[in-house]
Amino acid sequence: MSPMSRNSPALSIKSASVQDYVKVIYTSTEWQDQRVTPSQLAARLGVANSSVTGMVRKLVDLGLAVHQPYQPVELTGEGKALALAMVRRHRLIETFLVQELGYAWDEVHDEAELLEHTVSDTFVDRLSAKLRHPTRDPHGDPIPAADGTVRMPAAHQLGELDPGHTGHIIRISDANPELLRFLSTEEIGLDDRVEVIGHRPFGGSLVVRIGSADRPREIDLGQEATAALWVASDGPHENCLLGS
Amino acid sequence: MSPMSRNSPALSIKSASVQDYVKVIYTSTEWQDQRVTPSQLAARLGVANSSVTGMVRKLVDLGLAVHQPYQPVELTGEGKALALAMVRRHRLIETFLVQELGYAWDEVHDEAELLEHTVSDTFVDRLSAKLRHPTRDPHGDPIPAADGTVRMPAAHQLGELDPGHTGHIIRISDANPELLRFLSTEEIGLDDRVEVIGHRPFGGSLVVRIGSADRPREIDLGQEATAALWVASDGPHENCLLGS
DNA sequence: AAGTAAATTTAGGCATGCCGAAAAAATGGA
DNA sequence: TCCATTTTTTCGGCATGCCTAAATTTACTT
Ligand SMILES: [Mn+2]
Ligand SMILES: [Mn+2]
Ligand SMILES: [Mn+2]
Ligand SMILES: [Mn+2]
Repeated sequence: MSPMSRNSPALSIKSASVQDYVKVIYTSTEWQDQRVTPSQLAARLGVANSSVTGMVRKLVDLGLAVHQPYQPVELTGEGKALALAMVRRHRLIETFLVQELGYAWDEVHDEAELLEHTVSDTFVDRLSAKLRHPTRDPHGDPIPAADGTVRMPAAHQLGELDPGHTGHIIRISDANPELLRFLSTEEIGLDDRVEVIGHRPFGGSLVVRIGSADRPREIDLGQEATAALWVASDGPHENCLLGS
Repeated sequence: MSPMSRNSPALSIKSASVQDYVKVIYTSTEWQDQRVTPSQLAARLGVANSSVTGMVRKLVDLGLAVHQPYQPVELTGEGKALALAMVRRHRLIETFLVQELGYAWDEVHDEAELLEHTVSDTFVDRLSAKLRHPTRDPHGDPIPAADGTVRMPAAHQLGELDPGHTGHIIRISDANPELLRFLSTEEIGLDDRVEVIGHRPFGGSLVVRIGSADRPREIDLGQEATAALWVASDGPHENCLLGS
């Protein structure tokens, strides 16, 4: 009912669709630096390829993305700033849902996916303060600060590690809620200690030892699980990427 | 991204616009039983009259409203149920913003106006529980229960009362944020005791005594203020309306 | 009863964002 | 190099919900 701008100029004009596209472009290259193609965008957004073509043109017109025909899509500085603002909203809301409203970690994504477009900058600021300015969400994804600063922990997918490797789970992809529920029932969670034991033969599942020293368990994990679990290695600290 | 129904059938299909129209039709007759006309709807929704014509046809097609050409609009049972669900959402969210995020009572309306369409039934349920199932919002408007039950307090506009009348302010219309800010600076709030002293001559402002016995103040209030303040009379309890 | 003003509806149009089908371009293997 | 497959784009169309301008109906005055 009120036509006034509830949000910063960078956010206020953009539609929810624009916000989602930009956010997905950003998150697609957050943990691995493969540029994202239109068909990947279409898959992640649940729209047809032709819809992506049209919206990418719009993003370019808005100065949020750069794109050459038949090439991957990239964000401009402005686009990245918008993406970071959206990611911040999404992850703060997920954190709120878990910490304040008792949601399970597999229930928060869909709710946040809608709320992120609706809350005001004021809401986000006050929510962040109430939650004591958390720096990662329930799945271990980093929450950008209000000024767009992000600290990306150095981490590798569990499936990429060699036998003998030890570390801690510092991120679990929230792309698949079913996987999150599976991990819950297996009592696998953020910050758990993990050691790679070895592979079952012929490309089979990965055997890992999980849990603290007093109650370690050996568990077989399939390809999808080991790709979703990101591990920070023990030992000397690797350097961290500081995003703008 | 998820196409599943996050909400009850009564809510899930309806667009945010449909939800707003139905809610405004309901709230227009909440404190006074004048049926609402299309032009009143247009004014409250901030759209053109012709837009109302089109949407009212849609509401009728959806079975949410009944309407004869050139007549006021009324809700069906189904429409009222949807309206009550939306009013519940709106007022629970307003209460949350004030109690949990430290919003002032003049800041909550616009935020709630958008969030009400975005939160899930689950969110509403858990929010209500966290807030200890409040029965009225920061402005004194009743919050319908999850089953659609509402308890409307018996009250009259302050401007309608005769000199000598005493009571308590049990509702302050949140239609005008500026008025809410004015009342804040005058330290007039919900549940304040009030006594009508008299009218200034020639249709002037109303003189009232406001506040607790230890610190009563006499204040002049204009027409707009006295129309926004709803007073429950002292003395024998009047009967309350129980809505479905 | 007629005329005027207000409210309401109709008609035509626009913006957004989606779709499927078809065309065009890129890719990779033989 | 050429062909087949995949990816991307183009094209036409649809649904929603809004607008303005014009026509219609109603309400009010005289
Ligand atoms: Mn989203
Ligand atoms: Mn997450
Ligand atoms: Mn609304
Ligand atoms: Mn209110």
